[in-house]
Amino acid sequence: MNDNETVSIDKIIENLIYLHPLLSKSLTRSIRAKTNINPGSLYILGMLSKHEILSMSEIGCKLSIPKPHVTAQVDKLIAEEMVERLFDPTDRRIVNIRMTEKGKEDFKAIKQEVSQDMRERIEKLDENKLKNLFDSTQVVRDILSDIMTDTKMTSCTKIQE
Amino acid sequence: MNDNETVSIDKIIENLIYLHPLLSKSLTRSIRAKTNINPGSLYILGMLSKHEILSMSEIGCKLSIPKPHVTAQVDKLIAEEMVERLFDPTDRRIVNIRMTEKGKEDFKAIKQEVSQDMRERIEKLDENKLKNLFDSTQVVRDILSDIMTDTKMTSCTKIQE
DNA sequence: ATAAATAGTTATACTTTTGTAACCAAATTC
DNA sequence: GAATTTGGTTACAAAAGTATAACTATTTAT
Repeated sequence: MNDNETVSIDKIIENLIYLHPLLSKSLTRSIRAKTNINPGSLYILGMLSKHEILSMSEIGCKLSIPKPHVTAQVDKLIAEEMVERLFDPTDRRIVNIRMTEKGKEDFKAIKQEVSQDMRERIEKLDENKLKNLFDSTQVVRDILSDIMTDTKMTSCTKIQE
Repeated sequence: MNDNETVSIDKIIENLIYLHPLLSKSLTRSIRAKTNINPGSLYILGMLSKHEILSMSEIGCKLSIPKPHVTAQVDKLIAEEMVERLFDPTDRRIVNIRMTEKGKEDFKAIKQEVSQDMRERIEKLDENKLKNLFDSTQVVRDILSDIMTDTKMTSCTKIQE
């Protein structure tokens, strides 16, 4: 690792630390204001919309949510009929979670609601910046998603320990 | 606004919603584990390291933190001697906040600590991805930072209302 | 000069999130 | 088949963040 790389990584970290509250506030704020589900539940839905089916542990791992909290969050989502439990026939301890059709619809509507303010701001960007932002969020998302989960190694148990 | 744009914006929003918990967890988790300051305070430091001097209101606006919470957070940072109050001679109601030298040093060390895990993961990326991630975080950061603050319009008061 | 607006603080109640320990049921290991 | 591990739940305590109202001090508007 040479100096050049070190500097880059530092800058990346700095960007991410700076970026986080920008997202955090604009998203969680309107989630609270406009929906009856809490931010944590929405993030679980986000994960499920990308991965289809996840076990309780996997959810906790991917989002680094403590296990008891996963149970609580998922219970709420089940109460809203947005997700459902699927018992795994090969291992009856495992509880798999999947979005229901209602969940998918609701999630779509919630995303729309929650992002209204941000959407209006993004809409004002010129085509160039828009394209740029799209590509960049894609890259950040994919790379971070890739490196921040441990599914390959110890199937997430390391994070939970 | 044509369909093409709409789709892009939707995708951008989706990426950001997906991205947020990834950052959130990996950052706030180690903040809690490794430092004695809370995440909110760290984000204030992040803002101050970029903008040098901010009034209480500006901090609240840029991070969408309710005013009373800004007071509380800044109080903690002052107790740690990481920031200082500067009274504005032109308007004695305004309290400007600036990082102290100690604050800058501490912040640097904290960033290092907090990002240790993420840093290790990022280091494993090949040069191409690293460059890509760097550029992309820069773009997302700049564009979002630009559109998510209202400094130009109503000097932030709109968000606070 | 008085009234209204603004910047910030104090107090308080509440929600969300985190952390820990104890526990059950099922699977695995020996 | 007894002991251990694993996936998940329950219960509880504590930290962090949010929301609101009431208040002081200062500035601006009329």
